[in-house]
Amino acid sequence: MAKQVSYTIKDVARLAGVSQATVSHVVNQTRFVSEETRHRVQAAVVELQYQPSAIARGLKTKSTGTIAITVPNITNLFINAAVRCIEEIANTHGFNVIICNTDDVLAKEEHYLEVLIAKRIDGLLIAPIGKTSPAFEAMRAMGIPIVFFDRYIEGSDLPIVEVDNAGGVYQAICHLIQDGHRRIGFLSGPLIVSTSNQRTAGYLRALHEHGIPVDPLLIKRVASTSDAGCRATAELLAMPDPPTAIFAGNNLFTVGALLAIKDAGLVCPDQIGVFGFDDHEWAQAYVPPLSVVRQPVYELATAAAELLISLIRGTENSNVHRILPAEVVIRGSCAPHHDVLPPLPRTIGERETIAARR
Amino acid sequence: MAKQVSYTIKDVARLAGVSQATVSHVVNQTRFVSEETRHRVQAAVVELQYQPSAIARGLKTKSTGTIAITVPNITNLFINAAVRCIEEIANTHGFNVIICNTDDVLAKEEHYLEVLIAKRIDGLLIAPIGKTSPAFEAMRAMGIPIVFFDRYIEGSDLPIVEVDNAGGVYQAICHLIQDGHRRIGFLSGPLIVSTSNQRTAGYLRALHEHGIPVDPLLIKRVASTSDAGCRATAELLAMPDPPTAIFAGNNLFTVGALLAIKDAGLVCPDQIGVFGFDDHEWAQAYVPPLSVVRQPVYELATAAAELLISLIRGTENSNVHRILPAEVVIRGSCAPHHDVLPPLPRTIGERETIAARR
DNA sequence: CTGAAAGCGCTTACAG
DNA sequence: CTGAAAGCGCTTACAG
Repeated sequence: MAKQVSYTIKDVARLAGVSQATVSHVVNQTRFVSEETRHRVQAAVVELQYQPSAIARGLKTKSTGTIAITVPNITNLFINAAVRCIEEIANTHGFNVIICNTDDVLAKEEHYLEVLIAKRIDGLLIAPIGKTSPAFEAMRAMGIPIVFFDRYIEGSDLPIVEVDNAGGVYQAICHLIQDGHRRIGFLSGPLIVSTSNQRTAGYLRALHEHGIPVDPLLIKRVASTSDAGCRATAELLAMPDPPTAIFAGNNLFTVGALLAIKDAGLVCPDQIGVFGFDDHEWAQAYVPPLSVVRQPVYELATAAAELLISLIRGTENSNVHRILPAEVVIRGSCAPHHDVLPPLPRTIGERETIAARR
Repeated sequence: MAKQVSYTIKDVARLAGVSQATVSHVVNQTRFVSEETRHRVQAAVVELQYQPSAIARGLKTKSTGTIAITVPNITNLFINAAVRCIEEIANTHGFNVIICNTDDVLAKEEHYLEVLIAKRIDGLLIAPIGKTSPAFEAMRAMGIPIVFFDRYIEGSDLPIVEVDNAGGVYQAICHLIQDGHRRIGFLSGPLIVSTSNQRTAGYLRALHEHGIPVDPLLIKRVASTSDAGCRATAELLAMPDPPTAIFAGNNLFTVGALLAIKDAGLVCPDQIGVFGFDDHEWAQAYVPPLSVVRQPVYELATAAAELLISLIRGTENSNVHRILPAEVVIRGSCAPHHDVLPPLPRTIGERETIAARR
């Protein structure tokens, strides 16, 4: 099967007996063409099954109609919901999206960035690992619009659309503390990732405000995969003085934790509380239904995609830093701990803080 | 911030005092260049931060280094696991992947195909809805390599990599029947989709072979979303003579069914059995762990991606039709029905059939 | 109302 | 060992 190329604008022009310019203009509806010649051109187009080349067009116009998004892993439920939404928005604005899974490894991220530069994408949505790189700086220098999605690189002066991670986790941990938990395991991703950093900060702040000493052994800092979350949870459960509840820093950790708990023969919430990060249908359908801090995925994705597109269109300037609120959803997976301590009376400072976040 | 273009090969050539051809050859390592001029060129490249344009290159070489995959919805756990795998393989072979969510609507699929033709992708992986279209035929006519992934279009003579859907469902339904279930609800996607068709066939065959009359009211044919699966399950549960078990035809239906069961205040498996399609960690972590027919996602994705790439490279011919086996995984969500009928003795015909599938 | 022609940024025979 | 030049398939001032 020989690679059968399609006809070009020149072929259409010849068949219709007009110039290439005229063909271009009828195809793109970019200047008036008399009805008669227009019809001739259209006939030639269908006869030859003319398929205009976006790549030739792109070389001339310097735009490719494609954007890219780099994400840690499309298998993450939060990420794929977001990508789904971004793809839809991009599509309605005439953009395709190239998807790049970095697995949170810097070399992969940089390699993708190089390729994307060569491909001359119109814009980039990036959930970065957290460090800049020559390719990243090159992209900036070329003036390709970039927006940080969900995560950001410290010190890069670029638009950001993110979530109040610290606030969300803070509220969740406060809830667990109110329920009598004192030893709370915390599953976190690498600190180089801004979200992991922020979530950890929320955890620490809640503990400090309640005067609960932090036990470093309760904080597991591992790669953001369910396997790692499972192993880390197993280690927590095997401690001589194990936690009575576990906060899982993302949905991958949450399944991992649940798996480890099942392996250990424990039942949630009677023997161990679980609080997840990220809401989704499996969390709701779980038995018991999972308490969770919910990110506004669609708002986040929509805001980021629309911002990028308006940047590409030159419609908006780039001094945007949006922080969307996270919401705590209390369900059945984190009932009060058995040997329940008397609930701490809320301090005045804490009450104010919580009120301020609403 | 003015759109600051990058330098071109011409600039580099001038700075290095050589021809464009030489620059091209050192950048691409495509012919010998003396050490001295090579160094001069390399110095010019870094000084100007030269970023070769893949789109100009593509215009000349007629290849873009990008493939596309159209899928119903990247939010589906089976799909995103597959896409993840495909993206990884494509990447190691130097291809980027454009992702297209069709939502199983023909107009979206066709629109994407048109755009992808214009973009001159090097190849297409398609999980088609099930009908051909002018754009699809145009793509074929242009000789762009296409492979059907997971689903196919009836009558299109193109390579296919799919799963033995009918066989998998058949085994699952047989298992439920052995466990005493006689009224088995079946959640299916639209019949235009080849996999829905095959899975329904497996269900029907199992019933027929056991002499169980099929009640059409037990078969729900709805869009492949968790919402639709939830509603359909609610309807099944509200029947005067409701099913004692439900087979969910994909992972979206499975969560949907679980949600409806929870809404109805029923507990699985004591009051209703659930058998899912697609295996994943949430199915394993669920309480009870879900019985499921497992698709070999990675094998499927790998086979499809590698086939497409070898087609692009002209390495392989296109008469491939691979059918990978599906596997039944029995866990806790489909215990024997309460008012248990005596297990049917297996018929000889059935024994043979099952043996033949191994 | 339409056309001739330059040019986008590369690659690649062809030539020496 | 390297260069001059054509050409990939479009768009778009410029001109009439």
